[in-house]
Amino acid sequence: MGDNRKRAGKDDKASGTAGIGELDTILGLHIRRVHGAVQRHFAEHFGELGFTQKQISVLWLVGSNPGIAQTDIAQRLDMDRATAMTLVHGLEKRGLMQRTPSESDRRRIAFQLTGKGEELLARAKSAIAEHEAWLTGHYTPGELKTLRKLLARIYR
Amino acid sequence: MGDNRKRAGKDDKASGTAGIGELDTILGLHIRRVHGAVQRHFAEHFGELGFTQKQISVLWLVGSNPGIAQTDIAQRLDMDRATAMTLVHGLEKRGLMQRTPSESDRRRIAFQLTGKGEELLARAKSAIAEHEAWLTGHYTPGELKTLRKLLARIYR
DNA sequence: TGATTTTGTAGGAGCTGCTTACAAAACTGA
DNA sequence: TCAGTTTTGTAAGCAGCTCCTACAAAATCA
Repeated sequence: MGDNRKRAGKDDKASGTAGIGELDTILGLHIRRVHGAVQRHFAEHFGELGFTQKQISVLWLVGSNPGIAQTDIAQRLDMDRATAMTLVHGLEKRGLMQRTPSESDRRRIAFQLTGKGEELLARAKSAIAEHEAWLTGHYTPGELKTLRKLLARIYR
Repeated sequence: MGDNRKRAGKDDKASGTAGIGELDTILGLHIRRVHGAVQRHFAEHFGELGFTQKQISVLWLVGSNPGIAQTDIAQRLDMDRATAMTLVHGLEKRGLMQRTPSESDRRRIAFQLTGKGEELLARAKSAIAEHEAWLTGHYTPGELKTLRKLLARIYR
């Protein structure tokens, strides 16, 4: 016993237990698989940029909101403060973000993009646009609207 | 300059640039946020189990497919071989999975759950069921069907 | 039989995320 | 005004997930 099953070969991938069986009903798993697929697509196609989607999100957010503080970054991207710090520090080291202490509230530090940061953000935005085109290309405009609406319901 | 913006306070969180501005149109970001929210919910509510959703997925898959090999696990859960190995090793160390070499193909190793593994899987399944109830509770049956269909389109 | 493929192993690396503890500045209210 | 609370940034550490590379053993194919 222990081997009374078919050997898993090429044929098993498509037939066999038909993928993952009952696990396939789990919505949480679907979400994780989609997340993984999107992540992978970005890494494969735009990995040479040297930035992750998360890093670009931070860059983008700071670019759109100069003077923003770390706490806000964390909040708006649904991250822990400490996690946001890690991202920000990395971007600072690479010379893409600057900091100037806030005058009105000396506890806060206001972040802006550097020239280099702006430049990179422009390139990153076009990469994201391509990536988004691939992603949204799976859907009609109506489906896209529905999908956005349904997804947002989880975390809003 | 650098401080000609409103100080980010309580009021900024709801108003200001209305969250994340243009970034909000990015579907990829929605997916990441949903993924994060789901992850967080599971960790907060079922963290005491001591297992991640991913680990449970592996356990579940092996429980439903005794004799499965590492390569198949990786394929069916959309992971790298090395990643699957890490998970499997962890579960073996905890005494939840066993291995017996396959007789028909001596390269392969057939995995099964141990008694302890079966027991834990049962508990894990009920945790997943609760978690799923929370997740799917955001939707009507019709929406759920739509959502599953739309999500699957990305990775199938 | 010899070359190729599949499978499992092992080490290393990076990103993300969390917790905890700490220090400095600001805010609150008596 | 001043003591207590809150907010903000910092730092260190730990864990999980993911991927890459290189290697050895066994099976398969030609």
